[in-house]
Amino acid sequence: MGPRVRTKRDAQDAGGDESTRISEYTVRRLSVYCHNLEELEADGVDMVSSARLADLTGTNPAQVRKDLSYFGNFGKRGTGYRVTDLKNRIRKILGIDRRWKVVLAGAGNLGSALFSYKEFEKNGFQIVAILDSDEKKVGSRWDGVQIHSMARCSDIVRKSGAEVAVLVTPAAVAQDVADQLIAAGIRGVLNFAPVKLDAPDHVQIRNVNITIELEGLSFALRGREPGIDE
Amino acid sequence: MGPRVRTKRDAQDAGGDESTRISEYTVRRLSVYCHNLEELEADGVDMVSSARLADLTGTNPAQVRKDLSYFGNFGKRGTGYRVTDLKNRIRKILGIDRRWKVVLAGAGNLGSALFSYKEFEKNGFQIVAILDSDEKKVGSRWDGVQIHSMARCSDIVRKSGAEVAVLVTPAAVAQDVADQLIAAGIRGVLNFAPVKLDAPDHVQIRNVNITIELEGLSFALRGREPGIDE
DNA sequence: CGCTGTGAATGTATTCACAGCG
DNA sequence: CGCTGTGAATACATTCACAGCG
Repeated sequence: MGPRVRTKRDAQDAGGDESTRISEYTVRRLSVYCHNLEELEADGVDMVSSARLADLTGTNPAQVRKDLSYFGNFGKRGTGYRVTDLKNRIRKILGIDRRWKVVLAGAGNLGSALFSYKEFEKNGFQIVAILDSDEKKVGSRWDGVQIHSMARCSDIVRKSGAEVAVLVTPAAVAQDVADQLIAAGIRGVLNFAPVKLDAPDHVQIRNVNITIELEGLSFALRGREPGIDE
Repeated sequence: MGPRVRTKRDAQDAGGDESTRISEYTVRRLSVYCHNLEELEADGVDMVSSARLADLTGTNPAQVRKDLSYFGNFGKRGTGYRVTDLKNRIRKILGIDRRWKVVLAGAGNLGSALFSYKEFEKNGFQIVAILDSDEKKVGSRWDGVQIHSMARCSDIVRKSGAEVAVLVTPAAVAQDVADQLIAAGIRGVLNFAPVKLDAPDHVQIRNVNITIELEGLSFALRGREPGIDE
């Protein structure tokens, strides 16, 4: 029903099924607009122009207007956008006007940190189950949420009703775990393991690769001398 | 000396100073090629074609060749690329043929998880100091690395020789901490706080925003019904 | 031959610039 | 007037297609 994300893969797809395809860049920016609108709302601001929003989010006014125009005419000419209204509309567009149940696959350091990361809960992503293949961890609870054996993956995913997984296993087992999650009905995976996951078309994969980001910094910095202000 | 990353901001810059500008997309892919070359090397493979590398990394052969061609002619026609040689050249291009010293700003859950994240060390990014403004944490050590007061930021950064910071503070203080790090001479920041950081042009900022990634999944999934295989 | 390296062609994202409404 | 919404123009990234070397 809603528009689909356009990915590289879509270009090769045979059947176009949805109306307008929305680029991943637009979707990312919508998240950013939304976050800033929440801040404006908290500050009691009730109207905002594309210029102001662009300024806050680090883009330009035409970009803001174009991004929004894919989904409807939300603004008033001469005045701008109503903050609360726009925020709510974007939340609906992004599908975050409801709660998402999330299963955390991997109860290591990073898993633990993400479990207690407040932003998840705050944005409606609720971790309802934890999986780990280390039997020594199985049975303990984090803040009331039990750690289950990876062997029970299918069971746990179905019973919990989770549709999204956060994958924080070692790289070596990431594909295997992803396969199990997908077989259990998971439709979206946020992957922190530094490997490319293969998945069927109906499953969405997002990667967060910290090493790649650091190497990007390294590239940008390399060859430049450290500051001369010493 | 090395090529620079092209960013949106560069488009507005007055002075073009470097030869060819390399897109951020290319740099990201170089990281991925490099990682896969390391695996091929470990498997004892010594030649690889652009087609094979494309297949492994999820891109296409022309893209691989074009990415590499920005930096020189590394391949042999009719044969492909020598794995070890290409890996070393990419490492040099990315500036990861040496160690980078990193300061970790923020000793909370996420900071702790990143501190013990093996991939950092494995890729030559060494955390040499930890900063936190919570005086209760100051003085303790993680695996031999001491946690210092944020108040001593400038001192610690200079003495440690770190050029890169990983910022994992609460959003509310992120800009303030970034300003201090930059004033202390940090030239690259990997920012995990969900705020847009303002920084001078000579400082590189990379953002990792977990919420944005989850919202991207939400958007892609929203409106589709859960699998009909129940 | 087989594969690289690369201009030219295509596809996509961003920005411009202005008509049109409140 | 001021600002939105948007077609047209531009900038950029990817892919094609082939000349040319080992």
